[in-house]
Amino acid sequence: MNLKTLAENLGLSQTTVSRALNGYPEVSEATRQRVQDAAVRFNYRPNSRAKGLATGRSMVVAQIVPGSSEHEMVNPIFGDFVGGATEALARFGYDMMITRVLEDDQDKIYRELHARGAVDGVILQGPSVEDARIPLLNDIGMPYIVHGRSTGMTAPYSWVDVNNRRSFRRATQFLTDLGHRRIGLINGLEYMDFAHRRRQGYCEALEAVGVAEDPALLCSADMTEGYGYRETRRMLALDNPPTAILSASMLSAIGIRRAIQDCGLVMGRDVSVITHDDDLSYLRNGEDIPIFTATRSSVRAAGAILAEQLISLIAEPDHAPIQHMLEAELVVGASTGPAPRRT
Amino acid sequence: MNLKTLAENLGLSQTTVSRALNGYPEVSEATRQRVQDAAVRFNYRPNSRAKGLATGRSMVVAQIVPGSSEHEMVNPIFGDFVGGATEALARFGYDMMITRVLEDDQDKIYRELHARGAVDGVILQGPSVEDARIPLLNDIGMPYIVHGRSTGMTAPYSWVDVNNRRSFRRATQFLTDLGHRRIGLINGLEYMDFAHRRRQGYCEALEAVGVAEDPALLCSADMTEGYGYRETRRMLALDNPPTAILSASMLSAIGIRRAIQDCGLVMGRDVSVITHDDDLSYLRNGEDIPIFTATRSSVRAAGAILAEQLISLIAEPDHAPIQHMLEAELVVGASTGPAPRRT
DNA sequence: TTGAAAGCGCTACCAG
DNA sequence: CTGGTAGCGCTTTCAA
Repeated sequence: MNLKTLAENLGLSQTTVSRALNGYPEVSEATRQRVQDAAVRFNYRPNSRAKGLATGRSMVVAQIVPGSSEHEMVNPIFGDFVGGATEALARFGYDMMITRVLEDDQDKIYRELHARGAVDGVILQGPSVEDARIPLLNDIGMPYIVHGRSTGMTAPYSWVDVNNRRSFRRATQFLTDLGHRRIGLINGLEYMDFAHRRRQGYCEALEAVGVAEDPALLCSADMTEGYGYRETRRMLALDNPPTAILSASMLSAIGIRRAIQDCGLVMGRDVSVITHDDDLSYLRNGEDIPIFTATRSSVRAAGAILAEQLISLIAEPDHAPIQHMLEAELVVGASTGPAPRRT
Repeated sequence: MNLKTLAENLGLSQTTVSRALNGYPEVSEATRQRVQDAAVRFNYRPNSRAKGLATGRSMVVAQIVPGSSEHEMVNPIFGDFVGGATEALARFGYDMMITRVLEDDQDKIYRELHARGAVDGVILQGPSVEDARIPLLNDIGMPYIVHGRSTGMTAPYSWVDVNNRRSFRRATQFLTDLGHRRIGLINGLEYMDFAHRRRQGYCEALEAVGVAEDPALLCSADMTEGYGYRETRRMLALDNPPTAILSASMLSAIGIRRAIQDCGLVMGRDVSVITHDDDLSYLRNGEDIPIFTATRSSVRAAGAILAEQLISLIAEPDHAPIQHMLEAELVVGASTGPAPRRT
């Protein structure tokens, strides 16, 4: 069923039917009612492509996920983010498209996406420090919003980010307040902006108590379970091992927990661990480990916020750049946490 | 830059330019070369919507993710699956769209997706036992492929699935061979087909050694970390606790590990655990816990397989239903595993 | 308040 | 081998 046959069935012109369906005011209420009823009855849906061709808009937003041959990893919270964004977009009539772009042909793909008119705007994931995609998108002139920021970027750009630096400063400070001085940081890849900022926050907090950073307590890589495991074992085998560990992800935290256990130590007694975590409910009672809440629901919410901001950028082409900071929650268990066992 | 202006620039008709670009044989090589060069020079890309309108195909495949208000969870491997599918689709010129559909308005959304002509086919995620979406899609007549199967479905349908029943039968048998008789199953929601099949496999293996299933050792829910934790603690507090636990997910496995630790027990000595897991590299040496490999790379591969199968269904409308079974690997650590401590 | 008609950018049929 | 032209299904002037 298309507009034409619907109009014929109603004995009206395509114009009138189109207007009635799209809420134009110059249609009589009686006609509109009649048209809407018929549309429902015939299960009519306007063809997206035809509509897009006529209006010049695709009503599609792409989510661009960087990928390289070395770092195939997809963040496990990706699904939650997409879920939140998809729902928000759907409320405004937008569809969501996923594009995975390999590092080498970024330029090509972005320009193509725009030239093809396939999307009205994009969400940029996983920005690196001085991310080249930002000036590229500015150049192309396609609406976009960055999930995260890009240190060193001079050009203005729109972003929504979690305050990673502050989060890690607070988490580290939480540990130094308890007396910890040997604190390990199992960080993500530090060319990624979020990891870069986390490290900054960590270093600031150490500096505040006059502790110099120790390279042996720092590491940076793809945040896998095995990575968390290996680095934790390595650190715990040091002559002067850490009394606390800061983990950058849920996944590496699994490895950290196993490593601690395999060393015959008890987490929360021998080694404090602060990590991003999800389901807090079972940790609230008598648990002495503070956790960052990068919960599924907060990630979903972030997805929705980005989607909404992007839509406003699409609607108003010369909207001022959006800068939206989200604060992560630091949840601390009931007990105060352990004193460091070794100093 | 559109076809018209490109053609004008070349002093050719749109027809010829279109043919040259789309590889039609009736164009002279010289012309084709000239056209292709110009296309590159002007950075010309055909408009997706116009092309779609003209050809009647959208070159878009949707991935439909079920969601309900109760079960907001998105599987953490979702991102990997999407990554694999997206790349495979891109090789064939398809884009990937994500649609999250809430339970109540499934019918509406699927019909709309089809009527709008927004997509050429869909990938169905998370089928339940007797999933109503399958007959619906058959009825609508849209090409689709199910990731998983649907027990009780009489109508023929295309699917790609992991052999969950066999995997869990083998895993359980692995434990019974070691002498375990009290084996807990921390399962996903059993209206989901994969969880249903896993339970079947588990029960079959128990039956083979004459053990009746004990409701106290079975549970079924959304596979969160907290769920794994709570159920493990509950089971370990039984008068006759399990000596081994089978976990259905990476996430719940985290909770299981913590619970075992919190009970003052050692995993792999006091309690054996078999779980789906990701990064095996650090578990291979001296590890006494067998694991299923639902690795990131195998999930990516599955995504690619589904995408390719769907494309062949789209290309050949009356292709026979596809039935493609994937076997999960069972990796066993170097040591043979513990004997049960309590029987 | 309604309708006719001209596109949107492309493909594909039919002539030449 | 090349070109004219009629759509694909919709929106959007411009007239009535």
